[in-house]
Amino acid sequence: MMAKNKKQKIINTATKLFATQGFDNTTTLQIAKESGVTEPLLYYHFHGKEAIFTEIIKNIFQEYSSLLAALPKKTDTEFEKISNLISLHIHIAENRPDEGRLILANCPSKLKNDSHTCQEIINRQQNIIISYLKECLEKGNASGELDAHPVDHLAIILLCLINGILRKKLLGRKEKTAYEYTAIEFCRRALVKRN
Amino acid sequence: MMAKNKKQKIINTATKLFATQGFDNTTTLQIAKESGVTEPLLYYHFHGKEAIFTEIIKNIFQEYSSLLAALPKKTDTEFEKISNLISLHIHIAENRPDEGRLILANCPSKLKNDSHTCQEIINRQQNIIISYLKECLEKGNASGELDAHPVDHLAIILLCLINGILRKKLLGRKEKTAYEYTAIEFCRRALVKRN
Amino acid sequence: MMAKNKKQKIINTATKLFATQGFDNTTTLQIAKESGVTEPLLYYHFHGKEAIFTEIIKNIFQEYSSLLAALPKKTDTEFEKISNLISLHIHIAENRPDEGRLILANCPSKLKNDSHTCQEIINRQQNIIISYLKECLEKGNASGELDAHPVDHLAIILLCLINGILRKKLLGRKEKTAYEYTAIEFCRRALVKRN
Amino acid sequence: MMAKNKKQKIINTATKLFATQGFDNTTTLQIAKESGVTEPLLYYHFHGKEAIFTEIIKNIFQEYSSLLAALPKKTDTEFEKISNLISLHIHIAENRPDEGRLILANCPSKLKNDSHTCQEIINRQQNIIISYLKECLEKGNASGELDAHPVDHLAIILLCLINGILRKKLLGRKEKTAYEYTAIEFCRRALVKRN
DNA sequence: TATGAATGAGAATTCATTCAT
DNA sequence: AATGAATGAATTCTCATTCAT
Repeated sequence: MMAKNKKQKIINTATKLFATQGFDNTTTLQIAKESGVTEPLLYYHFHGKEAIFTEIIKNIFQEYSSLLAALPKKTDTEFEKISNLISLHIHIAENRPDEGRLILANCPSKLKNDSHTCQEIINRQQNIIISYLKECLEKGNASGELDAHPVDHLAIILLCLINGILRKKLLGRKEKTAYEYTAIEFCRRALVKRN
Repeated sequence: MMAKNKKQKIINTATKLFATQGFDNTTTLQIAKESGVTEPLLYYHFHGKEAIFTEIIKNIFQEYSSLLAALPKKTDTEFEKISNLISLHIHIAENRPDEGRLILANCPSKLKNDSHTCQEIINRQQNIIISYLKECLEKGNASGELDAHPVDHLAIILLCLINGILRKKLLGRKEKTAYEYTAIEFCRRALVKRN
Repeated sequence: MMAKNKKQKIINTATKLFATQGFDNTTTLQIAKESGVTEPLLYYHFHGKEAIFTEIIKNIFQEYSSLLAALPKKTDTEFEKISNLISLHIHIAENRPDEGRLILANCPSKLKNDSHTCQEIINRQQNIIISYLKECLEKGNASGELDAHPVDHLAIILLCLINGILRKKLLGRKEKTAYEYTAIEFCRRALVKRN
Repeated sequence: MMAKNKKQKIINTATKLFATQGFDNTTTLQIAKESGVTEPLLYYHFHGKEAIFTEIIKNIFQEYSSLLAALPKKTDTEFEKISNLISLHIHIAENRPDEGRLILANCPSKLKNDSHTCQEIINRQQNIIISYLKECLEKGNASGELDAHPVDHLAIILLCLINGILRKKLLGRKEKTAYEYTAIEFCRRALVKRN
């Protein structure tokens, strides 16, 4: 039906606007107009402006979780898993820039409110990645593939690197250099055991 | 005099508020009240809310530039320079969190406007760091100390890592683990030539 | 049928809501939800929110008229008729509080509009009571039972007393004292001829 | 200054509008326009629409309290005090109709919220009158002037009568008959001891 | 009879900014 | 240098009502 259409249109429009202008700088009227609906319809489909934001965040992280879950469980080396994680994020930054920008642009200030869904979701997500990385590092260390110590520090550092690249790709203007390969080699040299 | 006092008070208050709540979420009334002055005085000292923001940004980068300029020009190794840069940023995150948060919280959305002072300043700054890093890497490569290729990609990657750490330290809740040393070692392993 | 059921449910719900929250403070959505129907059904059964209100008012006064008409025509004394009228109103206040409250809560402001049904109906009703009282007083005076002068003033005063008691019973919080008997004795002393 | 002027003008306008249309039916824009100011000024002087209402209620009851306090403490008879109370209320109804109507029109629905200032103030006031009346009746009974039993029931009944008259005078259309004298005589006959 | 979707009109409130002093 | 008073322009949100089915 039309209904589903319009609700989705609102979400898409709001995502783009929140991403480019920020939550506070985007008015409900603007969302409505650019969605081709009237303002009250926003309130028919959602509880309010905040609710639209929350719904978007939930969607983003649901999708993100699927992508994480779809990463290959079996790989020749543990480092390949790390490499896959980096590639995935670069892929996301390139293919779903709106979603990434939305998080970057809005979550800092939303985070001040501890109980905000945004906060909660982001924390959960970061923990998932940290766990993922720690497992790789530990297994790699155990098998003699890697020489990564201490594991928990390095997991954080890899997370920071990924986030930093994400941020640069998302906020930077028309990044032309493709440093993905270099980034992975950079990590490989730092982590893989020298013989 | 009182005047200087009050103007500075306004800037300090605004910095804290912009950092914690975001620019859009901070009202001129709030700035005035928490500064112990009235709103019209804001307009006596500054051209408007945006002008206060711009002034703060300028101050931040001026200070930041001084810190960069104060980094030792002569070091035993090139890697030491890189290590110094990382340390400096961690130091900034720990000692001037407000300023860092202000940038993180507001610049993404301010960046949509290309001509914004904020944008301009940030770009200039990032270029300075890129140059700094490239110079280190090139010299290190030339002297045989480092094995870093390609230089321009790696400069970006190091910048991303620094930014990622900064972001984590600024937005994370009471970070207890001190992974500074590990971060530097991580980079050293990745960059320094193996014999 | 279901239909009658639902229409009646709407009226009951609306009565309770208008009584407790006031007409303006009650939304059609609230009426619909608490009636277990959807808003458009309200518009199928009634012309609009005002029409629901008018219907309720009409019902209330129809019922009220029946009660008045059912008062005994033949009594030993004229004062007994007055006493019956007082008792009737106290009975109404105790047994049909919603209806009474609805009038008290909404009619004042509805009265600003002279042509409003509410106004019309209330006026008619008050005139009926005034007539009832005047007849009692006149007959009582004629027969020597009462000593009530001037009749038209006293009719108004008795009406005011009844209204006052009604209002107190309806708006007061859980009235415990039963002053009905005292109220009647009060009037008896004031009206019945002393021998 | 102008300031005091405008704030007072807002209160006066709001009083009239709340009295004639009810709180919910009066918009802030209407108050502003009829006060000759702009809407934001309402919010400069008051916390919001409710705050205007509360302020008005407070003023009304303060004034009302002064009038009550100004009633003669020394009178020839106790009944005279009761008579004075009735006269005072009729006087108020005739000279300050707006204030009275405001209470009648709005308090029923405001009363649903127990904690509302309105509720609190009205209760306090009714208690003052009840006490006043009980004291008169008790003293009169003791001195043999009155024959009023039971005192607490009669106090309530007198209060109801006063309220009923007030309501009639305030809501009725251009009451022409002056039944004040009859009302007092009515009470006198009911209360004063027959010899 | 019944409803999901949709809206025009307007409501309360906020805010950056200015004016008169 | 400083302020109390004031406002134009928005902003989020609500509500009675209607339409298509």
